[in-house]
Amino acid sequence: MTTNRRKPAGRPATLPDVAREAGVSRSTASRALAGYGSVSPDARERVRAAAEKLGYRANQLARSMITGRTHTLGAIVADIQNPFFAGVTRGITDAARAAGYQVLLANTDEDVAAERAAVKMLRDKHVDGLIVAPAATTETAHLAAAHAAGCPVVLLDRQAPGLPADSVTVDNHGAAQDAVRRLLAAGHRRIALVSLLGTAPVDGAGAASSDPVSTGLERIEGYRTALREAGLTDTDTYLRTGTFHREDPADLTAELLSLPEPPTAVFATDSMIALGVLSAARDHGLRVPEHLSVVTFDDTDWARAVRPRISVVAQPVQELGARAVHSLITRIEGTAHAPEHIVLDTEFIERESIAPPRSGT
Amino acid sequence: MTTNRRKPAGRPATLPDVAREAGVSRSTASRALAGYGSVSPDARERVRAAAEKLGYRANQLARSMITGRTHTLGAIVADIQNPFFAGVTRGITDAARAAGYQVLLANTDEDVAAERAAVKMLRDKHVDGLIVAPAATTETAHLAAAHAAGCPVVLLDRQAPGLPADSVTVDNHGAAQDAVRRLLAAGHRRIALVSLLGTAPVDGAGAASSDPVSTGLERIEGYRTALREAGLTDTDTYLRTGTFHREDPADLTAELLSLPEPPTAVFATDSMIALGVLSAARDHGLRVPEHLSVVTFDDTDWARAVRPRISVVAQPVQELGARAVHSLITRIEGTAHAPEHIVLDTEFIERESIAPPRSGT
DNA sequence: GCCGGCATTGAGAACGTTCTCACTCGCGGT
DNA sequence: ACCGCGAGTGAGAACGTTCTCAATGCCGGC
Repeated sequence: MTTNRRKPAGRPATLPDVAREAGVSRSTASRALAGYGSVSPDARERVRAAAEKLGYRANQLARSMITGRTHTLGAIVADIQNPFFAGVTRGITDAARAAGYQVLLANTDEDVAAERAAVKMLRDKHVDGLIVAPAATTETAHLAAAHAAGCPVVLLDRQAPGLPADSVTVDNHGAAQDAVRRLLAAGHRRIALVSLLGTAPVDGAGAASSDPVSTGLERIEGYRTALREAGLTDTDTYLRTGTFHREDPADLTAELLSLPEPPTAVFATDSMIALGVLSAARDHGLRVPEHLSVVTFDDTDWARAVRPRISVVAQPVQELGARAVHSLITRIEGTAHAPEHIVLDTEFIERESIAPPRSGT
Repeated sequence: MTTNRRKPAGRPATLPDVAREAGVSRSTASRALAGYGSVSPDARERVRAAAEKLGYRANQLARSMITGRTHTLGAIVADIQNPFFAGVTRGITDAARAAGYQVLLANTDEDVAAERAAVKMLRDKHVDGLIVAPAATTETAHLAAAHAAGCPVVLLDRQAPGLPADSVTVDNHGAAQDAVRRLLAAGHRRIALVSLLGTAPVDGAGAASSDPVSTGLERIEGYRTALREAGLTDTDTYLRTGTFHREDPADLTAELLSLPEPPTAVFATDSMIALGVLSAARDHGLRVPEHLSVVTFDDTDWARAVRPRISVVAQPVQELGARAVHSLITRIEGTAHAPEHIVLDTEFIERESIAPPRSGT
C-alpha cells in the first residue's frame, strides 16, 4: 500500500520539489514563499499548498550562501558556569531568539588564545556578528579584524580602548565606590577588596597579571576612590588580587584574616569570589556580619537564601545580554554609525551582611 | 603606493582566488587544502603558500552544502541559569570544541512548545545532531521525527520511553533512595520531599502537571522506596510537588513547616529548590541542621561555602554533557547501532546539614 | 614500439537557494 | 492600430565549495 512514494520522502523536499508540485518555476515558488516580487494569488496559493503538503522547509544554509546572512550570532564568554555569565547568556539567547537569531556559544576561560580560536571558528561559520566579553584589554587584533571585515562586534561587560565597537557595560567604578561607601558608613576603616584578574602571564615574569580586564580594574579604582574620599590614603593595604586558575579567593582572604590587624569588612568583586570569602571566614571561625561584613558584586540566587542574606551590587545580567543583542542587530541590519557605549544601572541591595565593626578601629 | 590591490581584499579570498594565485585549478587547490586525492608536492606547496598569502579561510557554509555536515550540534536545555544546566552546557561546549564541533544553544523553560520551535530552527540550520533535555516525556514526536530524518538525538538527564535515542543520565532512583536513607539513618521519620515538576497544564484541568519529566519522578520513587524500606507506609504525607513558574519551592516548604507535625528533614530535588527550602526555614526561624536537616541534589558552588555546608547528591554535570556529545558524535560519524543508555554515578557528599531530629518523632 | 596502469590534473556538475533579467501577456490611452 | 506599462512568469547565473569523471602524460613491462 505504500507504493506511492512521493511524500514519504527519502530526502527532505526542496524548492524544485515544491515548484513541480505546484506547477510553477523555482523562481515563482521562491517569490511566493519569501513574499517578494509579484505572484498571482492563484500561484501563491498553489505554492503554499504544495509546500505544506510536502512539509517543505527552506534550507537556511543555501539561503545564507546567497544572502550572506546566517541569522546566527556568536557569543564568547569567559565561563558559562559563572552565574553572571549564565544570566548574561540567558539574556542573549532569549533576545536573539525573539529577533529571529540563533546563538553559537563559546567559552574562553579568560584565555586570549581560546578567544582567538573561537573568533576564527565562528567567523568560518559566518556568524552575522559577535558578542564578546574580551579576555584581555589590549590583545584585540582578532576582534578589530572581524569588525573591519564586516562582522560587527559588541563588547559585553568589558571595554577595550582601541576597538571601535559598541559596548554594553555597567558603571563599575561608581557601583564599587557606592558599595565601599556603605561599608565606610557602617563605621569600617579596614576594608579589604578581593579580586581575580586576568590570566597567568605567559612569560614567568611577574607578580601581577599581564593584561587585566577593564571590569576588575574599574572596580578596584572605585574602591580606592571611596577609601580616599574617607581620608584613607593607604588604599592598597587590604587590596588582594589574584590570577584566574592560579590563586584561590579563599586563600587570599585567609591571608587577609591572618593579618595582625585584619580587615573588618570585605568587598568581593564577584559572586564566586564572595563564596571564597565566606568560606575563609567560616574556616577562621568568623561570623558574618558580627565579625566580618561582606559585600559583593552580583546578586546570585544564593545571596538571598543563605543566612545571613548577603548585601550585593546587583547587575542587570539578562538586560546586559539583551541590550548587547539589540546593539549588534541594529548594526548588522542598519547602516554604519559611530560606536555607542551603553552603560546600565546597577542596584545596591541591602540585606544582612553588613554590620558595624566589632570593637574600635 | 597602494595601487596593487590584490591582497587588501574587499572581500575575503575564495578558493578560485587561491587557485589563480597558485596557478592551478580549483579542483587541485581544493584537494591540496583538504588533503584528499593526489596532488604533486610542488602544487601542494604552491597552493599552501597562496592560501597563506591571501589569508584564505574555507567558507564552511559552502562546504556544508556539499558534504551535508555542518559540524554544529544543537543543545536544548531547560534553563541555562540553573547551575545544573550551566555545568552540563559547559561540558557540552568543551567536549564539542575538542571534537571540532560548535554548539547552538536554546532554552526551553520546560516548555514543550518552545522545545518544538527550537528543534525546528536548529534543524533548519542543519545541525548534525541534537542534545536535548526534553521538557516532556510523552510529547516527543518532534524528536522522533528529527531522529528518523537522520538528525540523531541524544537525551540528556531525562528519559523518553518511546524514543529510540541514546541517553545519558544518572541513577536518580538510587541516588534519591541513598540520600533519604542517610536521613533515616540519622533518626528522621518525618522526611519531606520538595520538587517542581513539568509545566502548567494547558487546559485548566488539573492539580498535577500533565506530563512530568522522568528525572523528578524517579527521584520521588527513590524517596518512596527508601521510606517504605524503613517501614513508613504513608509515603506521601510530606511529599510536595509544584509546577514550574507557578509554585515557589519556598511556599511549598513554608506550608510543610506550618503543619501540626512538621517534617524534621527535607530532601530537595535540585539546588534551586534547596534555596527555597533554606529560605523558608530561615523565615520560620528554624536553624539548619539543629531544627531541620536538609539534603539536595546538585553540588553547586554555594553548597560548600554557606554555613552550614550542605550535604548533597553530586551529579557529574560536566561529564554528563561531555558523554552526551561523544554519544552524539559517534552516532553522527559512525554506523547505525542500537540506542545506548549511559548511566553515570552520583556521589553523596556528606557535609554539615544533617543532624538527628531535635526531640522525639 | 605498444599497452596497461598510475599519478596528476582540470572541466563541470552538484548542493538549494536568491536574484537579475528578459519575455509574454492584457489593457488602456492616443 | 499602435504604443507603453505593469503584472506575472521562467531561464539562468550566482554563492563557494566538493566530488565525479575523463583526459593527459609518463613509466615500465613485454
